[in-house]
Amino acid sequence: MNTIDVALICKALSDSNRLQIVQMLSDGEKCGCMLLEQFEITQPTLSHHMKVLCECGLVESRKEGKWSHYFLNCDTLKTFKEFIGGLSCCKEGRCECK
Amino acid sequence: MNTIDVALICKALSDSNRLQIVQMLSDGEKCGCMLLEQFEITQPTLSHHMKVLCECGLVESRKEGKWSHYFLNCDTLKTFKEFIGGLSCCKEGRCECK
DNA sequence: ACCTCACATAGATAGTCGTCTATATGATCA
DNA sequence: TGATCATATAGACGACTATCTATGTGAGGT
Repeated sequence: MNTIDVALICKALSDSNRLQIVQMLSDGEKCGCMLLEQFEITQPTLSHHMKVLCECGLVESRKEGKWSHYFLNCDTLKTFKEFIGGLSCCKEGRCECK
Repeated sequence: MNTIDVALICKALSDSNRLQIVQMLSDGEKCGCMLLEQFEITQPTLSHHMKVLCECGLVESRKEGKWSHYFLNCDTLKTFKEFIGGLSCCKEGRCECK
């Protein structure tokens, strides 16, 4: 995963609605209509947000009858977490943040 | 740190130039003129990016004569890393990504 | 005093983003 | 078949963003 991919994920998470969606998916798979209930946005707006989250690779969807179920992509999340986790605030070891 | 603060940091990292700057600062404090050399952008554009990074709390600056030195804020970085690290792709334990 | 260097600010511009309304698609059910 | 529900797509609009050129500021050096 290069810098551009990570920046794309960060852009997807830069909207607080989308960040909350990811937090909810972190608790387990959710269907679109359930997500919609939690936010004061219209259905097309949610659909747009889910598209952005899917396009950066962080979220995947699964169709089941009328419903779309969304869940986090393990591989992408893992790589992203490793990238962010690899940042440190000081060059040497002995750093609280690492 | 609430969702809005995290989203603000993600927005700051959503530009690949800024993400690369943070990566460079992860290797240690840098002055503005040294950062500028690494990118094909003008000085005012770099100044704008540094302002965005400082305003979200991820970067701090220190004046020394003519130079501005930039470095990562340990507390903010630590909290941000904890937030991202706390995301998981499946509800139960036994998850490779956690 | 003057010039130079590092950086910040102002203002402009083209492009992107989040949101909406309106409408289409596609599955389920009576 | 026709109605309903979940979701996607199209198009519009106001707000914001990344970038630039031009200019201001303030510290050092000659």
